[in-house]
Amino acid sequence: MNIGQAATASGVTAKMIRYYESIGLIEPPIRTEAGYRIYATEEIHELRFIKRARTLGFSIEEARQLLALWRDKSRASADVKRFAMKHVRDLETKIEELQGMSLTLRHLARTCHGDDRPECPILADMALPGYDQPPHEQ
Amino acid sequence: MNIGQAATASGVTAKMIRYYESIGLIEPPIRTEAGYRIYATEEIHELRFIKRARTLGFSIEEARQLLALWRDKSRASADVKRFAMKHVRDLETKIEELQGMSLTLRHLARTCHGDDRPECPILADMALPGYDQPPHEQ
DNA sequence: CTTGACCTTACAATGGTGGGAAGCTCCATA
DNA sequence: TATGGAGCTTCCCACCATTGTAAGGTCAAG
Repeated sequence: MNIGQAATASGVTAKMIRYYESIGLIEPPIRTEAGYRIYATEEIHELRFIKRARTLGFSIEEARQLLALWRDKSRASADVKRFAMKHVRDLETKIEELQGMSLTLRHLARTCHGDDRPECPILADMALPGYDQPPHEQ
Repeated sequence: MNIGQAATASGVTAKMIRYYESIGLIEPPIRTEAGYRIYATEEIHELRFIKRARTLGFSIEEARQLLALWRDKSRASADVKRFAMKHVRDLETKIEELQGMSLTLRHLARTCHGDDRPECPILADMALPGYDQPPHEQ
C-alpha cells in the first residue's frame, strides 16, 4: 500500500501523512527500492486514529498523547477518560466564548433598524471605548 | 501620542499596530523627525474599533470591511446588519461543530468505566474505520 | 516506448500573534 | 553634561496545521 492508497484508506491526505512522519507523530514506514513509502494495515489504523482525534478537535500534540495511551495496553481507562474530559472542558470553554460573541452581536443587530438610513448601533458600539478590557485601572 | 501610548489607549499591542499598518488595515501615520509614529484621537478610535471587531470574532479581512462601512457615512444600516448577521451565522456554525465534538466525546466518555482496567471505548472508537467520511464509496 | 498518474523532496504561503536582536531616540537624574 | 534605561525603529523567526507548487524520479497501461 503506497501513500496514495493509505491516504484514501485513512482519510488523511498524502501530504499530511508525510507531515505527521516529519514531526514524529507516526513512525517512518519501510520503503520500496525506489523510495516509495509502504504502509501496512497497522499504520492505516494509526492514521485513522489520528484523523478521528483531529476531527474531535484534539490538537496534534494531544493526538500524540492519545496515541501513546492507545499503544499502552496497560494504562488505566481512567487516564483516558480524564484526558477526554479535559478536552470536553476545553471545547465547552471555546463554545462559551463563541456564544458570548454571537449573543453580543445579536443584541447589537436587534437594535439596528436595518433599513436605508445610515444610523447603525452596531458600528457605533464597536467604536466605543473601554469595552474589551473592563475599566479597572488605577 | 506615540505607538506605546496608542497601544495602551486602544488595547492593541504596538506589535499589532505595526502589523495592521503593514497589511494596509490602517493608514501609515505621520512620523516625528526621528521616525516615531504619531497617532491622533482619530487613529485611536480606529484601533479600538478593530480591537472590538476582533474580540467579536471577525477576521482581519472582515474587520477591514467593517471599517469601510464605518467610514462610509452614507451606507445603509441594512448593509451593516446583513454583515453582522452573516457573522452570527458563521459563529453559530462553528459553535455547532464544537458542540458535536463535545457531545460525541461525552458519549464516549460515559461508556468508559474510568477505573484501573485498561478497556476503554473512547480509544477503541477512535480507531474505528469509516467515521470521518460516512461510507459512500462505489 | 510513450504517456500520464503517482511518487519523491524542498520550499513558500496562509492567519494572527509573540519573541527577540540590533540600533536609534528620548527623557530624567546624577 | 553625561549616562542609563525605557521606548522607538526595522527585520527576521516561530507557532499551528494545512495547502500549494516546482522539479524530478517511477510505475503501469496502451
